[in-house]
Amino acid sequence: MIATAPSLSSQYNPEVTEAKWQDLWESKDVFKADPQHPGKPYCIVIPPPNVTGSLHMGHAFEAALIDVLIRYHRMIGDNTLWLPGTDHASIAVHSILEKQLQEEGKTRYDIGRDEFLERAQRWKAESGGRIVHQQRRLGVSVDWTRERFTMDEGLSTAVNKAFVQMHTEGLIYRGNYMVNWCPASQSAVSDQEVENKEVDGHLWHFRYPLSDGSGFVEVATTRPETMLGDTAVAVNPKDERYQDLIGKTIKLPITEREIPVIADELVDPEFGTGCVKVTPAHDPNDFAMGQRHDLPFINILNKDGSLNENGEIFAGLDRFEARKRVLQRLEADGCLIKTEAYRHSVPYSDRGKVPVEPLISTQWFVKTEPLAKRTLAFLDEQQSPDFIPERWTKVYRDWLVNLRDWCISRQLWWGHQIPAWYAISETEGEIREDTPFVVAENAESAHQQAIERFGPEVQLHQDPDVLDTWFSSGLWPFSTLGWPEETADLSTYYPTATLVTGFDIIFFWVARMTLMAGHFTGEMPFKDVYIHGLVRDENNKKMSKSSNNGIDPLILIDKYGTDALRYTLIREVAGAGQDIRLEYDRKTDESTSVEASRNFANKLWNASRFVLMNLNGQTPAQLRQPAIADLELADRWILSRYHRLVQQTRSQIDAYGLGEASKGLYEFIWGDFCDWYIELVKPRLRQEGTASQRVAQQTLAYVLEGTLKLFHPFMPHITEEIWQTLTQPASEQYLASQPYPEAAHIQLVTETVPLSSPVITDSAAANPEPIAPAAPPTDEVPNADTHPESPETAPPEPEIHDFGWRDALHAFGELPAYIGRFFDLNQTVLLWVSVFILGLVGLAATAAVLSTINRVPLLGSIFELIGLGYSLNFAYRRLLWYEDRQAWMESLQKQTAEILPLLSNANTLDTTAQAMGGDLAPVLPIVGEETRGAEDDMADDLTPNIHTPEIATDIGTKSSEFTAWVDPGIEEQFELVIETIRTIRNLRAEASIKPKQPITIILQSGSERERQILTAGQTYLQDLARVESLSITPTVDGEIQQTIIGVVGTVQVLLPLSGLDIEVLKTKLNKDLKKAEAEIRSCSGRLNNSNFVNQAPPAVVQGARDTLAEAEKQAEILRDRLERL
RNA sequence: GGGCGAUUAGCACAGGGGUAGCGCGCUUCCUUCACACGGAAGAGGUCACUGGUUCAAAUCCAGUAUCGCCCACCA
Repeated sequence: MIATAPSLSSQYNPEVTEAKWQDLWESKDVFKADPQHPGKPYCIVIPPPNVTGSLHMGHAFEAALIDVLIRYHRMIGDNTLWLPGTDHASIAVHSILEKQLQEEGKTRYDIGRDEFLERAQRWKAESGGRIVHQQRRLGVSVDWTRERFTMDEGLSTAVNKAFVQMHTEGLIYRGNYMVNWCPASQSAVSDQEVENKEVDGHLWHFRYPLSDGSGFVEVATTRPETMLGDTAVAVNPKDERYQDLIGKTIKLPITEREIPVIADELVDPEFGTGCVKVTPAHDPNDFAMGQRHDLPFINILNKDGSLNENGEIFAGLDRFEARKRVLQRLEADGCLIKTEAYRHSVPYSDRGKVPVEPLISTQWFVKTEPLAKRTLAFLDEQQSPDFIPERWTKVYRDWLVNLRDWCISRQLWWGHQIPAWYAISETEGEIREDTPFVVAENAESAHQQAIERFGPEVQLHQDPDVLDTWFSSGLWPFSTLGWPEETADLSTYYPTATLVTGFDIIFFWVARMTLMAGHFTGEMPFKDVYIHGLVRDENNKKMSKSSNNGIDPLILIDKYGTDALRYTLIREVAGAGQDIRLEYDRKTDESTSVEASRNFANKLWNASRFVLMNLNGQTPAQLRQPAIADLELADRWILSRYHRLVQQTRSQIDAYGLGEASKGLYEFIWGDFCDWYIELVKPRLRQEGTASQRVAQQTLAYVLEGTLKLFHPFMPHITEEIWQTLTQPASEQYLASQPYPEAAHIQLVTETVPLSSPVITDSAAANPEPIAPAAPPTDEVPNADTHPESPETAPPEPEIHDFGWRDALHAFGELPAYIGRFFDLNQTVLLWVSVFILGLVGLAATAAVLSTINRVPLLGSIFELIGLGYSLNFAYRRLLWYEDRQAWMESLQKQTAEILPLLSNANTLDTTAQAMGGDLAPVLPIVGEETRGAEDDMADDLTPNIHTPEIATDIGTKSSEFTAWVDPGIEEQFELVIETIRTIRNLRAEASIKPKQPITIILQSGSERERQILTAGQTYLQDLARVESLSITPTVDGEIQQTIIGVVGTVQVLLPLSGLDIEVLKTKLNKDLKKAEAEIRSCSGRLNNSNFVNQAPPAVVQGARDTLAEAEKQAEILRDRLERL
């Protein structure tokens, strides 16, 4: 029954562990989606990486973010799919291949289209393989069986289908317009592929002579070579200076061509001379003017950027060489007036890295306006998609509003060849602008159409150009799920849940998808768009291929492990999607921040090792959950912290606060669990066979298992490894598919309560007065292991307990303590009971009054009216609206929370100690089944109702169930214990007492409550601060000369010592005093301000009063001590 | 030209009305039976600046400065 003692090695080895689970998860289809799977569909399609080489840190970052979301949603029971894949990246891969060819001294035309595409396929296979390998090493929980590539058969079908449909609908057209021409790749590129760069250039001023010889006009330009294509000079029609020029002609230098002076609004009279040269074929503005004024369009450029025959004597020269020569010539001709230094922006091709040329050519375009209109309607009317952070909505919207038609044809070979076939037999065997064409989903269908239109002899030639990569990417969210077929995947997982991507491709990709999806599927392709920042390098530069500062994630994975790298990236992304910086030493390939995460992983590993070593080989299921009644103060504290963490983690992930969630887990695991709870239970774990040991084991196991689940999405491999070892699942089970801890399920089972399960520790037993000695250990171990089923799925029935006379006596003796604990634990219930009882009393009294009143004529009716009015008003103000109800309940709960712990504490420790003759253990037993036998009618009525859903419903929110376990009172009490331990340790350090040396401590507090808390936590103080002799006392009698003191709350911590240096003591006291006095100044300053007292919320004012009182008390203690020295 | 973000400890960053935090680094102590990839105790900040709102501002508002990023057809 008890599993063999599992063990873990003393240092976590990520390499072996990660590979093991990656293989198992995949081979066991843990991440394989099934449309039939129950649960809400939750699908993320991967932003497909380009097959341009390998993944960089930005991809790792994005993958980590998505994987957290996906794993979380899988664990909360959603029907989850993460669909992987890659993008063919038409122009990027094309450029790479051309570069390779260039190195071989060839061009693509030398090898031909087929061989070029073969090379491309080889490249894709290689790069795609590398990427998939990297993704596997990252441990992404994708469904590999659904992997897609933008050029695979299904997606190509989708592309053709989309193209044909849009063409039929008039949303795709072919035409001769000005496009951005990239001379490097010799292709058109879209507006998005153009990057404007500020460059230091020149502004050259020329004079153009008027044809009639009556003078000159002065024009200025940054691109003199374009003057060869000038077909007009323009002025503003309202410009007084040039009215007489309009309509005249000019003799263009060099070409001697006669061109008109035209008037156009576009000209800014303020800029330069107010005269502009117009080159309609090489400037977007001039193009517009050319159309308006019906000017000739003279193209002076070849596709490679050299000048064509229209460049006259400069024909054949490169555009930049031509610029120099034109300038020389103009200067020689006396036309150059001046040269100014001028900073201006020049459009560069994103891929080609050379200035683009505005050029007129025949291309395919998507008419964006109707698409954008529809998409905008989704945004404005349905707030869809929902951007996180919200500020990106505006960026996205503005772009949609100012959208221009999208040029989708590229003069490249790698990509989806445009499904248009030209009837070249109609135009002498060549493709011309006027060649008729058919658009079809495949060659066969094209041929049929063509025969119908042009007869059986028609000769067809498919458009050699390919489509913009983003055309196919725009279909990605639905084409990958099977569109245009109506597949089960499509109907289940579409629209997808969340798109996770960087802000840099909102225009490129996000908007294209919403445009396409709106049109083809009638809905937005994702509900949320989670925009993350970019990964920057150690010099705060964006990591990119071109800057050559990318870091291969595998280097850091090899060094620190995937979990560490992922965790580093995630925890950096707190808040609103800022860029993240990754510390990295390029010389040593080390990263201090990833190292910190590695250390954290190791910490979790070792904490788990510790827990495993102390469970006597039992699994959490075998141990079962601890019974409430058996919990000690530390157990209740960690359980409260844990349940708080559950709630917090879930709500943070739900709100995309992944960084916050990861930090919260870090603090809990390292701080609460390792630094405190484990240290606190160590002594108990050594008490073989005791109830206290068992409860510690149960709590450790319960909290560790829950924490592993909570943490799994962030560090999947290490948590899976530990979880498997911890739970020893018999059948094939994976943490990756376990249910995520839930606030609603976190009730502990109320079971039989053995009436005494006190703890004894060596130090406690050895304690001198005035500490109450611990009771002898119980001879009974509770919760015998009789329920093998998982407590989470099947809460065990309460055990039948043999209720003997000894128990009865004992129970009677402890009754006051039980009542106290009862109050403490059942605040909510109690509150309602109180309200109810008060209500009854009130009713009875009211009834009496009313019956009296009713005897007086009329008075009864008036009071009835008043009462009705007040009730209605109350109901309206407090109960009608959810928010109000919530607020009212919260305030009630808060007040109760403030009052009840005080009540309960007054009833627990000291009182009980008196009642029992000082025989009190630091255990906090609470009411259980047996209490009924102890003549407690109230408990009889109420115990079965503890934390039942009815009560939760009454309160109106699930969290009431949850708040029953998250116990602010316990946490606050424990805080005092922790602070006292810190203070004692601090005193040790101040006095240079060796850590091993036991000491005597006197804790003095005038507050009974503080003394109670400290008494309850006395063993903790002794264990964790190495206190051999501890006294807790209301007053310090007599004079203790040689004492070093500290203050926490209003507790005076005294450490008697001999041979102390008075000066050292004084320094310390003065330091503490200064702090206290500063606090006093701050608080009293505020409290003396009547505005503060009157206007600040009562809680804040009270807080200030409390702080002031505490600080004054501290100062008093400190001054007193100083005086005595 | 328009817009967005940032400015907090030596470094890198959280926090967003109630008097400031994590990590790395630093100082001192500790190899105690989970972990030295560790433990304990510390030091260190006029929250860029100037005004305003408020009982109260690192936090909200306005402006300034510096840095960064988008968008835009001014030759």
